[in-house]
Amino acid sequence: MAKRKVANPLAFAVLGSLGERPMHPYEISTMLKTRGKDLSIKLNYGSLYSVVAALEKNGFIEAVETVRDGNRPEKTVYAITAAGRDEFADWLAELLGSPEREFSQLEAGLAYLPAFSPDRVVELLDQRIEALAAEVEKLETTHAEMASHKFPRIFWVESEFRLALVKAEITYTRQLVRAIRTDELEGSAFWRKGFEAVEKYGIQPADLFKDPVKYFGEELPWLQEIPPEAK
Amino acid sequence: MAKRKVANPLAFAVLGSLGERPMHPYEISTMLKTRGKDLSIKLNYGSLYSVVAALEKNGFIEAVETVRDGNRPEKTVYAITAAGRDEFADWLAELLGSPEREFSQLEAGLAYLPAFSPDRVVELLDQRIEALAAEVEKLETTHAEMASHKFPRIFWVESEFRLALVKAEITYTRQLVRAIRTDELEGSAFWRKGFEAVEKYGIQPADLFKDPVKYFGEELPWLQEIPPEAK
DNA sequence: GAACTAATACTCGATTTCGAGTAATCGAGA
DNA sequence: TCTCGATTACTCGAAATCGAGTATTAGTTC
Repeated sequence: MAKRKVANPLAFAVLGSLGERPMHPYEISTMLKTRGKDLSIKLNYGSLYSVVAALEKNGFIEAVETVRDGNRPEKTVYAITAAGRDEFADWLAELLGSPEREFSQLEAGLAYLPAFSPDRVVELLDQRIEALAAEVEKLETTHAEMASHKFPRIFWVESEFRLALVKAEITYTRQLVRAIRTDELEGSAFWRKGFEAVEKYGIQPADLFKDPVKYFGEELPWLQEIPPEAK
Repeated sequence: MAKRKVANPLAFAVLGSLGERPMHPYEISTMLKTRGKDLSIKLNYGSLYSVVAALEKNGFIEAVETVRDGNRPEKTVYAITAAGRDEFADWLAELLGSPEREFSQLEAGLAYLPAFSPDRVVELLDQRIEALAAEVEKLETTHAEMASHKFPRIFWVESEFRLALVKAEITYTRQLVRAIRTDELEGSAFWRKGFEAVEKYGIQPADLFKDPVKYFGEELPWLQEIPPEAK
């Protein structure tokens, strides 16, 4: 899968929109908003115009007319080309068929959990759960509304998917909080002790492992087993 | 939450790494790799060096020495500053406590489902499910391995979380495929008809709604109810 | 009809991001 | 001891990203 010439997902939305009819960039942006697509695809004006320029440069779209309305800036209306339709189809197939590794911010945070005390982590994760729950509620309200208007699900599957992901995040986070609270998370006893040593007695994190028994006691046998830079 | 002066998650990892001990950039990169943090935080050499420079410019880290090994390029060793520790703590709190809206590529794809035929979509989603299942298996193997080495969960929660997300994606996608296959997804009958009209008879998508009864028949009452640019 | 607010329609350039490329050295095998 | 691939350690510039700012007009309210 050679790298896409214009890779911003907004470009994909532009191609999708122009697939319906020719439009000028700002019109595309309002259309995406009225259809709520801006909730699934990040819309930014700066990107919109540069992406349109890049699409034109690569022959995926072409200017079909420029209209001027009084003293307003002149609007360039673009249409999709045959190459553009191919690119869109290829792109959509890739988006649907080939998952691409994406990094969520929470993963980055979880990777550094031991930098905070277990109690602080629990506090923060609880806060996150609350915020996520609020989002779930908002999504569910919207969905109920659309369903009651008989607006077909096919037009909002992306929002359903989003809801599924947020719910999964809540479920995982709840479970993690519980595991930390009850100390059933393997390593959390160690975590508490190590954190205290660093925080209260000013030991450098890197020195903790030089004399594990001193800082952690002997109840943590795996500490002696694992190599310092274990997988 | 004012915008972060250096926003790349890699910068967060750099601060986290230098929190343990002073290092030079390449050393940070290998450490992230041996610990598997590069699986949760995107590591790219170009970004690494520019991010280190930006962190230094903003006083979050400082060069403590430069060593030269024979004819090799000279290595600059950096240490975290007090301001850097604050920034790291603040950042971690934000990552854990305040979910930020992230856009997954699949959402973009789902937003344009009707551009393909239902059959093609099912085919592609099945392909995606297979790829995701392979990832689940890999993750579970790794987890079993780490568990058998008694490597504490606290050091790989981020991978657990990743696994939870992938599983949720599979579950949702499976359900969606089923709904499309059985035509129980509201709108999918409409979808089939609209797609045929566009594909087989060359009607412009934008014209479909001008005479809905003609293209869709009368069994789809909601088509007459909803405004053309419905929410 | 004056004064605002909202909507329209972009522009700009400073920063970020990226990944391919480079160049030296190390180590293992033939 | 020679070779060759892996590892170390970065550099560079093209391209993308962003969001605040600008200028005009339409609509609304008093």
